[in-house]
Amino acid sequence: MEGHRERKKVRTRRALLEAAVRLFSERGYEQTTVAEIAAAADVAPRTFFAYFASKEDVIFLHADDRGQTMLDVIAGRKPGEPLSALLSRMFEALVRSLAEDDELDFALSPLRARLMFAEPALRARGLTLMMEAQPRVAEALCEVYPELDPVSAGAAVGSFMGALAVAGLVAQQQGGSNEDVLTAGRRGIEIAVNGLSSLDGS
Amino acid sequence: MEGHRERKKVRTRRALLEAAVRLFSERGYEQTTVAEIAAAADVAPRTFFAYFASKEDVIFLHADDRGQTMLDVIAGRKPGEPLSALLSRMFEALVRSLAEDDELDFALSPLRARLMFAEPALRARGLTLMMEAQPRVAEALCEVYPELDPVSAGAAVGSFMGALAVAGLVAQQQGGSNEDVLTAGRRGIEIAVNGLSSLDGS
DNA sequence: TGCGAAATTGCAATGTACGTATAAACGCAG
DNA sequence: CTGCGTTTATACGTACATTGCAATTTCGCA
Repeated sequence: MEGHRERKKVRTRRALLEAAVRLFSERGYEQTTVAEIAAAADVAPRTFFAYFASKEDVIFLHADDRGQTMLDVIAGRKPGEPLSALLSRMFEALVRSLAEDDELDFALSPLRARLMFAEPALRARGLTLMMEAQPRVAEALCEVYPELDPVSAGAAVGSFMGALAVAGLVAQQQGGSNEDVLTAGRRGIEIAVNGLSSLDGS
Repeated sequence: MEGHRERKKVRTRRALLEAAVRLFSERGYEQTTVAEIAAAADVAPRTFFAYFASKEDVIFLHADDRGQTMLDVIAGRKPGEPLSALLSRMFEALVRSLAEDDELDFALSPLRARLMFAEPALRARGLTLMMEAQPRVAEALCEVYPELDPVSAGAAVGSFMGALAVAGLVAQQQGGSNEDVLTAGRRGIEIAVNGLSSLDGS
């Protein structure tokens, strides 16, 4: 990890990352071109693609990590731990991994999180990634809960993630802060765990 | 609605639609260019965008209808009908509306459905559209269930749709028939209604 | 210092999407 | 049936993301 070369690479990566998030926040995602990001980071436009596979990748670079976080929590099921408890633990682990996140970043994680919810193109990408991850998560669940059939596991994961996501989305669209979104996510999980019938006592 | 003009427009639209679905099926979505679709329909490339806002729109033209179906079911809440019952009714209405679908199309609905599942780009788009519709559905729920707060409504919709979608997706990925997918969807709803804690009794 | 590997860059090409202006087709009144 | 206004189709041009390829620069190290 030593060497001028490595340090320079890291610096360039950070410069691109910072420039991108700043520009996205200032003028919006669609209104920012890769050329502008490169210019702000003082590299050639072509170089951007040496660091990020696409414009979206600047934001979703760590998406895999969060999937891995979920798989890790599942693999670490405590003896006899019920499904609902495990999933709640999974949510907290996700929040924690989101809060840390930064390896290359610094104070721009909150900005990034806001962008993910606020920009339609990025939101779409995030939801898609989430969806694609769910069958894998369901499969992992099946392994630690042998009595669970695949379809039920999928339903459980989908119900959990869907409640979480849409509750958060609604909170965000109502102008809530990041904290509000988080609280909404917890509320969503609570409802998913207790079941929609728990809302019937209208 | 009479006139040479209108008929020609409809014919061109169908020609583009048919050409697009056929080419997508033959060579794949990404491997087909708008220029090729236009050529196959014997119009200028630019004309394609006079009929469809984007390449994806060829496939997702009726996406709005299904959202409307959901809103209609909600608006028609029977007196005192509990949330969980309404949502179950919504699912059946969705299945029905999916089976009908065609207005401008003809026998290409099955092809279109297959493409939506098979092509990653289109699958992503479909999931995204579903997600984007959910806040509106949640809002509609709030109107007929005044005691429901927006976040809880969002959680309910998300839990419902998520369970449905992922259960179906898992069934589909396991090579299930359309019938199997449908059954899985029903199972997903059941789990969402009863809550994830109902799976705890492992 | 100088060689080889790695990083950076420039250039061209492809493809989606959109704006604009021009030409063609149409419907209708006179 | 002829000319006019409207709608449609088309050609041309632009912006931008993305990729391949080749030239070039920079770096690490002998």
